Amino acid sequence: MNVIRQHTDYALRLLVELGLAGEKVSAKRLSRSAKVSYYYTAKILQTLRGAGIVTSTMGKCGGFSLARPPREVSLATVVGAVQGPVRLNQCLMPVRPCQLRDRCPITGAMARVQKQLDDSLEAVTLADILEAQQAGVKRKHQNRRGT
Amino acid sequence: MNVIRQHTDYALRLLVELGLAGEKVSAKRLSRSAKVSYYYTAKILQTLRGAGIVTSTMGKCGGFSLARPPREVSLATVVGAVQGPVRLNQCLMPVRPCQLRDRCPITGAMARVQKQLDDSLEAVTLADILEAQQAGVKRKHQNRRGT
DNA sequence: TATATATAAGACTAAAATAGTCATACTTAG
DNA sequence: CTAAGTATGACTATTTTAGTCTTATATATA
Repeated sequence: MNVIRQHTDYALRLLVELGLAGEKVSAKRLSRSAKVSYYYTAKILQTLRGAGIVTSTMGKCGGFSLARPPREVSLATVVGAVQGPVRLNQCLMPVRPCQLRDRCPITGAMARVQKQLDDSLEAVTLADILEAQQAGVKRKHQNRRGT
Repeated sequence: MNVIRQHTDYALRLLVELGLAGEKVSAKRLSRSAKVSYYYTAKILQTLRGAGIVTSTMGKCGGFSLARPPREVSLATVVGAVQGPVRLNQCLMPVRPCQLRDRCPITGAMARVQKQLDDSLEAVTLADILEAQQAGVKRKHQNRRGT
């Protein structure tokens, strides 16, 4: 089983493309460059807009762009927005916490792992991914020149 | 969505009960003390046995017990045995890794988070949970004496 | 040996989550 | 006014999850 769902993965791809473009891009163009179906792209972009991660302009020549600098968009933000917060187990869900929580010896250990996971997801930002992308492209070019 | 599924949570409860008992216990008794349906308990115990986490003896007076000391049973072990390894996203699945992996800028970040999650799950053992349980019981008794 | 009490193995079902499509309405540049 | 875009939500198929139940096998003991 995957912690990160398919559409969250798509969301990340779309955000990477948006970040690389650095300007307003239409859903259609995004769907092509990110290799995600147009309809699904449109849907995911709506979610991202609702979460304030991207902004949109309607009408002809409309499109989407990043609402904030890539450094301020963490993995935790995107995952939380698209598929909801990742909880280790039911007891740690904000709503309806386990009744036995106080007496349960497992909760403590879980909460610690949860904290570490949260921190890990918070630590990675879209900027990191974009930098990795650019480094990758650069390396590729160097390799080309090398051969 | 929860990373840890219901039956994995049950498995942990069952293992805690087994650890507390410190001796062979029947599935029926375990199902009662862990508050898990008998049938489901039996099924989960089979999985745990298959993974070598518990041992069983058949027939009348049969039952289950821990196959190893609690210190050697990590959260990662239990989770992996019951619900399969936790992967952050599809690309990181051992089988059928993403075709674009080499060129994908997201994979690197994911792999790092995955590593941290693995480490977190590996770090917690059944012994930790049992100790927490005993500490909890002790504190409760102290409170009782206090009042 | 008969029987009661266990585990072993897997078929089966219902409900929920996931992934994705599509139809329709609204907005705006030209 | 129309072409090119976003906005919204209904709808469906598939997969996963959770859980039950049936049947078979093993063994202690009366």
